[in-house]
Amino acid sequence: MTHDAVHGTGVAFPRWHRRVSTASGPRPSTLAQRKRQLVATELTETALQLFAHKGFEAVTVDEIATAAGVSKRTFFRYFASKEDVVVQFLAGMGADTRAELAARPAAEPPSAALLHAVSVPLAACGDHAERTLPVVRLVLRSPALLARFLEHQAGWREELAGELASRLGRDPAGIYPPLAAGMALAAFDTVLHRWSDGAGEPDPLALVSRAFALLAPALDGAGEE
Amino acid sequence: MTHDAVHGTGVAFPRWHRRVSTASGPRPSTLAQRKRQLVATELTETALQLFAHKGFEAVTVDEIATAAGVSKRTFFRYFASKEDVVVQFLAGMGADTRAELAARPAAEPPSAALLHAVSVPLAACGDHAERTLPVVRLVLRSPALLARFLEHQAGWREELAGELASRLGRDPAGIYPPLAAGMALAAFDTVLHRWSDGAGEPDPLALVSRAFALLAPALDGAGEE
DNA sequence: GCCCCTCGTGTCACTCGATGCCAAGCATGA
DNA sequence: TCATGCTTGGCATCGAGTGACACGAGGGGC
Repeated sequence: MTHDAVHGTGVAFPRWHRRVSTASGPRPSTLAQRKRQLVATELTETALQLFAHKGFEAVTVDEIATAAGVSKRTFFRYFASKEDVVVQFLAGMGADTRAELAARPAAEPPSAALLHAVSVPLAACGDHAERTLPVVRLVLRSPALLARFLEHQAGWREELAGELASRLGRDPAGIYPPLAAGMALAAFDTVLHRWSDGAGEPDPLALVSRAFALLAPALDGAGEE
Repeated sequence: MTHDAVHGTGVAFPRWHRRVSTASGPRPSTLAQRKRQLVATELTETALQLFAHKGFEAVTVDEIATAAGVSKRTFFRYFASKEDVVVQFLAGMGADTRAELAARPAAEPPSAALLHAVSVPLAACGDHAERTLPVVRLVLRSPALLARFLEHQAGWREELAGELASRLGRDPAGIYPPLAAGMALAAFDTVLHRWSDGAGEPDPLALVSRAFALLAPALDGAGEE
């Protein structure tokens, strides 16, 4: 090990990236780690600024690295790909959603639990709209970024499905868990789109609440399969 | 005027915007187009064979092109990217789904219409499992292919949402259309996963039917927003 | 104080996906 | 036969991503 790319350094956007702290324990915050974090945030800031200014495709990795004061090779020691600079920004949303779902009371019906779970990252978006909105717009518009983002989401769906299955004592290989997770993520996506496109609707929480009002009968109504 | 501009100039968008639907009989148009089709299928066959044998990442475009008897440059005249060789294989599914949705009787409730729409590509998968199953497995396992596939699906969702909106006379900017489309695609994805993973379940139609039984109350129950 | 070991970084070189440009081949139509 | 248009191949180039290696700084042990 001790190889490249353990891109675990939560790159500090909003606070929403909370380490679950189950396995790795407390963060020692070594000097080396702090330096690492510094470079990572510098790279991220620089990249986002350039992307916002020139578009994602038009910016080269060399450009980002040079502007941030490091070499291209070093860039790839922090991020697995050019897309990762942006997508890692949103990467915490999946973990947060799953953690929140795990934290919801077991008696809660799936629709309510999933609504609360999905609301966590959306609330963060709404609260830090100045910073998140440009990033979300960037991701949803650039094909390459969208592809990577959706790929991440596929992982979230599996995690949410597993969490749901264990929550409800259902067969993880059944249809309901991944389907319910997919519905929740569909709502998430829809809200994200409307929020990013929308000039009018400022509150993603209200949107997602309406979305789950539609989904609820399907999420809660299913007895067995 | 009326020189032989018969038809050839009409198309001419990106060259690779062409249906490769294997289901219906090959509709020959021009000799040139037929030759094109020949090269395209040759490239696709070769690529799929190599991918199945060595994995997607391990095969280079040069390899595919050489094995198919053309140059690398020509490969990119037929496919926009390496992923496209595989994804175009499945590209027709989105169009078929949307077409079927448009063809369903207007009086049909959304759940039934969407079920039938989504069943079209799934039935094709089930019928030609020998050919489609390896491709589907390849796509769902290779990260790069999955990302592209999901990107395509995002486009399908928009189309389905538009179709739904006009079907039901709803506001296309509302929440219901994209959400319903997302639910249908979630069912589609879930079924595709189960079908590709499954050693036991041979019938995707039965699976998707069960999935829509779960979704129906949400798809049909919503009165207004 | 010095040595050594580790780690992060920069440089170089390379693979591979993807694109632009230009010349050659081959068809069709006048 | 010549001109036109389309397809192709070869070449050059860019950019993403990776491996190998050497350099320098910091830390620990003597």
